[in-house]
Amino acid sequence: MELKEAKAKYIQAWGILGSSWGINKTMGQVHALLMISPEALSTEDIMRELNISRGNANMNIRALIDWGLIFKEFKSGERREYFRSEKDVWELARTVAAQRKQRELAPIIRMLNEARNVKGESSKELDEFKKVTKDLNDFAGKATGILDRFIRSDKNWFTGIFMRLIR
Amino acid sequence: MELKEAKAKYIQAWGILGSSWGINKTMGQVHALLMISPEALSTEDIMRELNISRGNANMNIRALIDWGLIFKEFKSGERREYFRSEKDVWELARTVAAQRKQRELAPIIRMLNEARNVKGESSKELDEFKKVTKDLNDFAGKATGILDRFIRSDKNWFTGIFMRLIR
DNA sequence: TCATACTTTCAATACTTTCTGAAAGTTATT
DNA sequence: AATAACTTTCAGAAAGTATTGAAAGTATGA
Repeated sequence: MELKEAKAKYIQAWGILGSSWGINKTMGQVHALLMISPEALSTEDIMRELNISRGNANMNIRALIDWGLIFKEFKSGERREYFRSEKDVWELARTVAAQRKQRELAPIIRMLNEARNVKGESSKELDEFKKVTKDLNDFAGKATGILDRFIRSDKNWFTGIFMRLIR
Repeated sequence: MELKEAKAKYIQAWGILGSSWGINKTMGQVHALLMISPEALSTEDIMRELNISRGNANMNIRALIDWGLIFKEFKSGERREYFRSEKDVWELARTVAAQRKQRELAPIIRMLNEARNVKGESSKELDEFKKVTKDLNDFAGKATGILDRFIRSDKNWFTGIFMRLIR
């Protein structure tokens, strides 16, 4: 396979992966493009490579910066802005986990917790509700605990403890 | 809070959570409804409780069965089909993990692996590409390893090893 | 201050997904 | 075989999301 072909494949795959996980296709593609590029790229470069409009490119670049996945870079003597991505996959995973936790998981878990605060005399329905929601909360508590630890951790924790897990 | 209100809140939260993770809102809501119901429910029941059309109810019930998250149940003397959900959160998480791995992760990882099979003489671009895709694959390998272990595991593994992780 | 080189915004449009309701299909019962 | 009780399908409506391209905005420097 040629580099050009391989790149295209990689960018496409990243786009699909993104769209099935709530990040949109273009955003995934822009990110992939920057991941595999040794140089920082400008908006123009991105537009050209991915065949997308200026508005679209701009929007998704902003969003990626917002997520903390890519960074602006200035080249001296140049007016144009360039963008570069974080290349450490470990760092990337931590950033995404932290963001999603903040944006999506936390508010929902709060909501589920509130729902548990239900009053009334015991009945089959109430008991079932309490049981299910309690289980769910315990689980969510454990899961977010792991997630937190993951977010705060360093590379070593992963390769250390997790490697033991998968052996 | 009253049970009715708490239920509504719970169902809504599950719907939102679903829609931000690639499962649609109604599907999440149907699932939530069945989770907290002590009795199996019929299509009619679900339509009424969630205010959705017959077609929509049917579609999402099928999809949930397909995912292995809910089951048909027959009541003797009744013609109508009833549905019940898996209530063990642990089991639920494992089922979802297994499904998503099969449906989404596996094909993409295959695709990314293929992209790594690139030929050509060494250049800055090629080197960068190889480096990034290698890192990514290592990471994906570890992650799917953990996922596999999780899918195959029993409750004990989680409460045992994972509890140690979060302490 | 003006021209230039860019970046950002936004209304219109295209595209995708979800939902509805009616019609068609299926199975059990008389 | 006819009816009744239910389930499934499907075409079109509605809702939601992404994309474009042009216009507006901003900074640079002659």
